[in-house]
Amino acid sequence: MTLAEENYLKAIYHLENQSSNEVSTNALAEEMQTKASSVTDMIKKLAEKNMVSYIPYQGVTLSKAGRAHAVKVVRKHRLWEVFLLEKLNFSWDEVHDVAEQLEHIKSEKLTDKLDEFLDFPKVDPHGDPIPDKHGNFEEIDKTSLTDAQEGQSYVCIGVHDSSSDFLKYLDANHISLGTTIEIIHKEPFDNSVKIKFNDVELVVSENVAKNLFLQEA
Amino acid sequence: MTLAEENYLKAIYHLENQSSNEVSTNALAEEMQTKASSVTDMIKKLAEKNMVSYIPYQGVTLSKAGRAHAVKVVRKHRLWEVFLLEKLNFSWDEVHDVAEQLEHIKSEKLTDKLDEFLDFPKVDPHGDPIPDKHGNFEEIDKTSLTDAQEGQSYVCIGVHDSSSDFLKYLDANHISLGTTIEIIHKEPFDNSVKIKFNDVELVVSENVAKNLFLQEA
DNA sequence: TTAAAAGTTTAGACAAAGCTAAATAATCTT
DNA sequence: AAGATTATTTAGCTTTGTCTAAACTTTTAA
Repeated sequence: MTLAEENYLKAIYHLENQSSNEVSTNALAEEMQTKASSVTDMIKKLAEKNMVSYIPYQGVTLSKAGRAHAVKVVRKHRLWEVFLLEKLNFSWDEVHDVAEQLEHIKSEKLTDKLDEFLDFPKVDPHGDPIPDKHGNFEEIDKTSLTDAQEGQSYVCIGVHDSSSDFLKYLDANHISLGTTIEIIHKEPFDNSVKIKFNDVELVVSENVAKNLFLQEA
Repeated sequence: MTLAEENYLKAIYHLENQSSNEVSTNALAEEMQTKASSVTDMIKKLAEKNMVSYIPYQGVTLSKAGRAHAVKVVRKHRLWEVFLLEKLNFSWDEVHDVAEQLEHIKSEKLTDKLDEFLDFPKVDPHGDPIPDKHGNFEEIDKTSLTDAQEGQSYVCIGVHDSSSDFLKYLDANHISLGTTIEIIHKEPFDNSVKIKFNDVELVVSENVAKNLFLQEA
């Protein structure tokens, strides 16, 4: 698997998890920041290698082998994120880009030793689960802040958008994973939400609310 | 700098350090395990980018910028080797191949944080010096075992050949960096050397002797 | 000091991964 | 159910890094 192939597998994997349908050429092109024609070419190559099954005009789905490979890349990505944050003191908005490079290092021994060195972490700095050596992981039960109930308390357990901008926004407002928040008011007009944590009240936009994952406290 | 370009710079750097002349196309091809014609093509590209100076038929030398870049790659390689050995418990014959991949990760922050995490090591697991953030390092004063004097004692401080086979040979014979050895006898017939360390005597071939670096004890 | 050998470069191809423009299929609209 | 729109694929080209075979320099040695 080349670097480009691995990135496609990862992108297909992410899109499959988001909508459970076949992944369309255009959706993949959007995700990969490339052109639909390039996607078609690559999909054909991946189909040749039995990493995806592909019917022209009908989209693409990962094969067993393709999904297994994608999960390995995801495992590496998330382990490196933990390493960067916990051992090298990167901030959580900085880890993603470097992990994008490190996830392609080929050495099963390295991955497993790193896992051990980090004490077998279960989630990465954005709250996403880390597959174990065999590709198994627990899907985390999460509610978006938009779906939270007024009056109820929750713990922040993850983010949907792990862009640097969003994470910096959370940092600036002192929200991190583990923070307990209470839903004070949901404003129907603009879907903003007033929350309270550490005795401070804060109104967050719908956009922020959509991207923050919670678990009932 | 692409991955291939970086590997060429590194190879030129190593060859320059070995013989101080211009690096010939064939020598580079040998080092890179490729064909002379491929080397010519790449050299031209590196010359375009002012990373090397190149006169056809006369070989190639690194420019300031080229050398600086090569040193950065070497720094990363050696830091990762220390990480793999000290933090992840790789053995010294396993670190090289993985470091070959890790040395191309682009993030100055990562490199410098890693350096700090490892407590600014001065040498890698094979005794080679690690350049600091600014590219500076001390050349280590080393004698090959072939040049050692009978009756004299030395400390092992490095290896020339860091192939897995050679390092496994040393491991099997309990020779590691820091081991103090005494030269018992140099055999002129085949240039083998009888050494003694930890109260054990051992005869090593010329090939081994050439690849073991010492410092007077 | 010239011919052979050795070393190097050029010319022309190829595979990977991308692009644009054109063609084709699927879907939506009325 | 046909035309329009949207989605997808194909065709042909580009760049990077490699290769083989042929041509050309440089060195060596008679």
